[in-house]
Amino acid sequence: MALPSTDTSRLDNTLAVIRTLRDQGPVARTDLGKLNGISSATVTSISAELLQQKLIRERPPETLRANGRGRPKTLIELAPNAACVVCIKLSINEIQLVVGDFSGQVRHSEHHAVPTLTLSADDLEALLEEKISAVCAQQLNGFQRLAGICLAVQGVVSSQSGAIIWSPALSFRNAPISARLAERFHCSVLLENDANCIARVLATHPDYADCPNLAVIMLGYGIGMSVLINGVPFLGANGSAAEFGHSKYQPEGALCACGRRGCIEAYASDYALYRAAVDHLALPSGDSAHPSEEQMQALTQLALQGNPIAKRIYAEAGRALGYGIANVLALFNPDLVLITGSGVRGFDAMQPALRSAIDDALVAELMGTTRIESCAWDRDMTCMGGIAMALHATDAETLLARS
Amino acid sequence: MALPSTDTSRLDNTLAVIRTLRDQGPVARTDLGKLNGISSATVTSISAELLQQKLIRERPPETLRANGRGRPKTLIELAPNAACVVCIKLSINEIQLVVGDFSGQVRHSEHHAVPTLTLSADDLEALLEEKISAVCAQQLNGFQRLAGICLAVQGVVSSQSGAIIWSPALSFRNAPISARLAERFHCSVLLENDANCIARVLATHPDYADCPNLAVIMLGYGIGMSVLINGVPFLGANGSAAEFGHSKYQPEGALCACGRRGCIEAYASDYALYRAAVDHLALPSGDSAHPSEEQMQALTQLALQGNPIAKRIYAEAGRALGYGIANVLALFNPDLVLITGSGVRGFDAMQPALRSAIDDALVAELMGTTRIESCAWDRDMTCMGGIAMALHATDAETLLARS
DNA sequence: ATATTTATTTTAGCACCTAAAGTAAATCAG
DNA sequence: CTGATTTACTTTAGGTGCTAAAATAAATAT
Repeated sequence: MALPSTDTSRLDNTLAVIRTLRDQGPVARTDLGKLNGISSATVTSISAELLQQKLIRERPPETLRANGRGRPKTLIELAPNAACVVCIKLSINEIQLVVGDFSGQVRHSEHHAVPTLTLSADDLEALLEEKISAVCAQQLNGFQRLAGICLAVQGVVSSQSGAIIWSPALSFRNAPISARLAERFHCSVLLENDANCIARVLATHPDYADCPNLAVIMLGYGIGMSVLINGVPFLGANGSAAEFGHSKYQPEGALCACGRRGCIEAYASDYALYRAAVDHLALPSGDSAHPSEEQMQALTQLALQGNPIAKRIYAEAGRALGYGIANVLALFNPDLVLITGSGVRGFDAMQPALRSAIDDALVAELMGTTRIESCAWDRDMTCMGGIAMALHATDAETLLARS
Repeated sequence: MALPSTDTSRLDNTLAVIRTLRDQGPVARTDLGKLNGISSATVTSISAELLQQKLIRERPPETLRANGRGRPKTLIELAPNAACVVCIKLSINEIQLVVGDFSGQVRHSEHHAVPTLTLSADDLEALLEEKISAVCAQQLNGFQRLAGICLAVQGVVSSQSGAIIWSPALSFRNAPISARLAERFHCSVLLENDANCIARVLATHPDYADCPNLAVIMLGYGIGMSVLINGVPFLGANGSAAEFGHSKYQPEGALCACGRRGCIEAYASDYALYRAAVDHLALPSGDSAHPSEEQMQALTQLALQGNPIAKRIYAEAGRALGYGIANVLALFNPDLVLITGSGVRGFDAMQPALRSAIDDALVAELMGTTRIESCAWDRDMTCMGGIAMALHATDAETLLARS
């Protein structure tokens, strides 16, 4: 007689079980209960349903045992092939495709050089369709369903509307890409800022587990940021929150790629560092608008070896970054600011000026207990985060699809 | 046999009913159901409980009716005397005490001149105890219980730990005031930043109802801000988030009251405006460290009448404010930035420079659809917000106390 | 072989909620 | 004035979902 659609506790508990299994690997029913604050009777009931839906499976009992007395635990794990997701990272002149399974493991990864800046919105859509189709045809045998796609894009995106508002990798704007891919592949499509994907990965790292309020700054060709508030990415009203790279260091200051002056990015990004150095220092040759990793490493080396011009450039970048971070501390008061991205290669050269700029800018009360650290850069992190986010976003759907 | 403390739906629904009644005044049971997405059967059950606990009462049926056919609605309303809360606003050299009833109405308000900067932490506590006791003795007859106290303080406070970290009104720091008052008055004590109280009031105003992401900037002797994210104040890790006044306009810039240089407050606060003017313009005499309302109005008048020196001072303040707001837009991307506080008196004089500074600082994509508006200042708003927040925080307790 | 220990399942029962049926209290229509 | 209609509220019946406790399962320890 009653269909109380208001009570979401069963769904919540089921999702909690799935996510615990994804984060922790195989876990016994009693432990699932303890970890999620539910009774083992409920876990039995939930796992019976999931087993029947073939979303989980029981581990065969371990032959060699060393667990003391009592009935041994029966470990439960996610069925990896129950579903899969694809993450596409869209960067300047390159796209990366990664396939992840239901348990969160990466099953395939590929890179393609693509002249992204010359593409129209239709070109991009056609390209993505082609690449996703190809990867599906090759990789999806055995998988029961493509649950979702995550597009990780540098720049301003609207997750809500599924449109790329503005990206340095693209010459067009306001492209509603999600809906069209969703229609083509009959699955949900998540559009995410690349920094949010990386923050997601870092936030689950044990070193940073005690930092629910985390700001991750990505240094590279441009400068991006993701702010996690209680562990979830802060998006703002239109998805353009946390645009640290275009917050201000100096009114009327250096020219930024965005067209305005004085942005942090105009001092501390790769193109800004290279621009300040190119006329004064001997660096490997290449496209001066998009400095290569080799050129940037050479510049960093000069600074670390004591070249006064290079040192001055990195000190100014560190100072700009420091003042920018001071604003982040005053406005967001996070537990931790993590600096990463390919540009961390120059972090040591910037650090002294960065720290003294923060001290100049803020009184101790506003610094609070916030730590400021750097963290090694791994170019695969973006897609790992995208896979995790796509799975998280589609778990409820996957559950429904099997019921 | 079972005591499932996990299911909070009854409590949630009961609180939703109480809050709807507080926000909307008398409402009928059917409408409570529709407004909160629950069935009228559930509302009947909840209201029967609340009636028995004497937290609500039925309105006597209206004699003159004009509602068309059908059984007339029986309106339910909160019992105003079921509980009361006290809000104390602590500003420089003044405290205000306000008593609010369970329905959210203000029942009493008083101001006291107090040399706050000369007080020790113990003095402050003794003073608050005395004033609250006095107001309780006078005003609390008829009320069934003092449900809570809200302390609205300018500066950095930690709601979590109940300590005033740092306030321009006080000369001491890190004072754990909440716990001691809670013990003395046997009720919960909420410590809030004054800007958060004001933002709470503005957010419920119908003009701003469609702005779940709202930044409220308070101009006055100092400069504060509150950022609401999905309607709730953003506090950060230690409660020192949204310190807009000490975000940076210009490295090595003007000296701020905090001791550092280049803060927005050092350009656009009352003391900064007065400081820039005092040697060049004839203004009413008074304490130059704490300019009076009269002095500030005279200065604003000069700027609006076209005095070139005053105009230049307000233009520079507007420019600093504009660059600061540009950072707020880039980092928070709110739906609306509202500028208020006693300092809005000078908003018209600052506005042209403010708007052109924002245009200089940000590309259109980052401005997004954010509106920037000012809003009239009412010195009683802080305590209205404090009353609302204290009631909200104590509803669950009040419910328990009567069960 | 039996006791003990721990894991999982089954059972019994409670606290919710909702839809539908029942009751109450008006207005409208002749 | 009386019955039909309309709307508000209450009661009833039944379902979901959880938990504690009891029962069962499967080991180790003695």
